[in-house]
Amino acid sequence: MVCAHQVPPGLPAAAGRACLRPEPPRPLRRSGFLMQQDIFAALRARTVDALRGLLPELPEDAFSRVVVEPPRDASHGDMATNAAMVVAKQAKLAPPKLAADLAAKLAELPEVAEVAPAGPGFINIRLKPEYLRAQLPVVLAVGEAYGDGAPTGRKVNVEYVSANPTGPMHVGHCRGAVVGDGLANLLAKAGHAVTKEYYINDAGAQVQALAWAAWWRYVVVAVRRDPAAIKELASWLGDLTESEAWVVANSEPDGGIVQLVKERIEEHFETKLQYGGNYLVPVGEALWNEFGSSMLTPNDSSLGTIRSFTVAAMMKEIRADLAALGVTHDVFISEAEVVAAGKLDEAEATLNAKGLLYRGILEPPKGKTPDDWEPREQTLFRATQFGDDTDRPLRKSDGSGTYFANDIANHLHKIERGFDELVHVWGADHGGYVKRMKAAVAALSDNRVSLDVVLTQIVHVLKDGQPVRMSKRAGSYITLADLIDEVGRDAVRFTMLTRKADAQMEFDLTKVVEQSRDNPVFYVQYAHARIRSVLRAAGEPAVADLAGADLSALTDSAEMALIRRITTWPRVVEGAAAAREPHRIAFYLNDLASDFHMLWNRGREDATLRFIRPEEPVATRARLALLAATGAVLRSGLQVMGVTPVEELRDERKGDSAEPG
RNA sequence: GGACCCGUAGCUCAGCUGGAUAGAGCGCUGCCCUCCGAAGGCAGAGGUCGAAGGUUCGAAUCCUUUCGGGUCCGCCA
Repeated sequence: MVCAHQVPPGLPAAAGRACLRPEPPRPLRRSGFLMQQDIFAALRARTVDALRGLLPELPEDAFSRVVVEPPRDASHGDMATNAAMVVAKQAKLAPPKLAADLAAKLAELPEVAEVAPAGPGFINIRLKPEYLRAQLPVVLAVGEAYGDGAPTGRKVNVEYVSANPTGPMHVGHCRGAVVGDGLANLLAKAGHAVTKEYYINDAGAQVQALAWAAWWRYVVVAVRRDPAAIKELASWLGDLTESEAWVVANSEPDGGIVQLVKERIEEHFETKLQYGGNYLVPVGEALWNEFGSSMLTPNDSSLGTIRSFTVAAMMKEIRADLAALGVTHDVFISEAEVVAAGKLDEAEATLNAKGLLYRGILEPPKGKTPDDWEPREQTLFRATQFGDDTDRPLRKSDGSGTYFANDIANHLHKIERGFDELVHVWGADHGGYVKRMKAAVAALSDNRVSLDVVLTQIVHVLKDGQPVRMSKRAGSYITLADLIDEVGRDAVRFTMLTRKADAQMEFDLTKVVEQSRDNPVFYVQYAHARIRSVLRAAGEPAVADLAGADLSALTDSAEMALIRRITTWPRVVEGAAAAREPHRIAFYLNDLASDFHMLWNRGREDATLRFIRPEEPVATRARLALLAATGAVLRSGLQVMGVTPVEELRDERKGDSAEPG
């Protein structure tokens, strides 16, 4: 599931190993250094060890705030730590004094070249270049598995998309799909056992309305295919006015009776027939082919059949759309089945046993009172005990379950399946729903299971800087399939992850296919293509061979900068996963690509820095090792994002030169 | 009335859960192709981090207040 991309042809087969769930990173020794994936974590451990030696009387938790990170300003060195500052108070020492002592200790470490206390108690660390270079074989050894966290043993359920099965997916769903899939991949890479889940809302009134709409499409087909259908429909219509009777009596196929049926359905719902889109036309056909004229007089049972038939048809389309996006869920959960399995009753009994349910009347919402407000007694859940603003209804006044109640059932089901963490990706319009759901999960699991909700903001689709209207009524409705057709799957996925989820974003159909620096999709792909180009030109050296290369020729500042960037990948993964922010991966890849392009251009200015120099085989081999490692990290990140790394860029700008401007 | 999210360069956005002189792209100015992909790169200019208080060694980041923008607020999901 995390292996959405293919191993590019031409890469050694060994690179494909990343698609297996990697083994926990095992320290190995090479070049005299202990090899670990995250050198920042390694140095942090060293730092805390040193602190313990200096301050044996301090409790272990005194060190919890110690951070070893890349300094903002590269001139300060390779790493910086706040260690002296964060423990100084508890140690009753002045930070600069402690920093000086700690610095002396750190200077003895084999990895470290130079240590300098600075400012209010920072310690800047300069690593030995050979230690940094020694990370390249680590990367080459594990390939795209570089950055994988050690297995955490945590079972995490990520639920996303969950579009109502009432029509094809549109761009609004797309962001949630991409963010959810990227987040799930990210959490898996960080070491969690992830289940990707889709919750099918197939139990509500909207689905019922969908069934009626599908039935109407079926009627249209029936009248055309079977002359006797009109008579049977007339009996379903019941009491007819004189003019209606005339319409029925004189109805031709496609004639007025179809409209009469529509009006009657709309009366039934006191609204317009929903889901008027053409996508239900094939469903009407299929219903006719499947059931013939037997559905002409709908009742609860036959309508139930139509409903599940229609939902199945919609889900088939949705799954096809998701597949086109490269999104695959492990589990599809049906709301109706969860309820049918008794989870709603079970959840209610559980909450009741905890004394968290009562009969009561809610206050009307202030400021904006609905016209038809009346106080009504309902079954309420004490959400306020878990941080919500008000208690929440579980049952409607007619006794049936609210959506919230069904969702509680769904979450109980998840908890029973043994998940430790639940993660949802919702549209921001569901933001008001987060607190009550957290409250419910806390109540049902006695605070054992956490619920995190990532909200995604609206996407404004633009073309050439002009907004594209997405009104169903106007018919210019952009489906997900249209979007993928227009700009391609990789562009959709990457672009959707170049913004924090909870920030509105503009998606310009023109820009995301533009091949230039300001299109990060292209920029990162370009870096990968260039790397592959060099490796092809160098005759595809084996990764295992490069891993054994003498790297001492890598001395240029641009080469070292690229190595440093590579070494931060594990902590980027860890941080992004902890924050539930997959967009950080996109930004990291952009930075990594930038470091690479910079190095590339150094070779243009200074021929001695070119990657392939036949007269210097040792330096060439070292540089190819650096490139192979960079490529592996690029692929590692693209894999999380679900974007295919390309071998080469095709020139798709054909015709551009013919156009003026 | 209340809840949640967002205010950072002219524009679009990052800012690694409290660190040092706040960053990137676009746009603007000036440079770099005898070359493994110039579809790139370098340099310059551009900021009271919406505002005001507070917490502490230290705040764009945390707290309070306030001003703008968005989303939502009992029987829709």
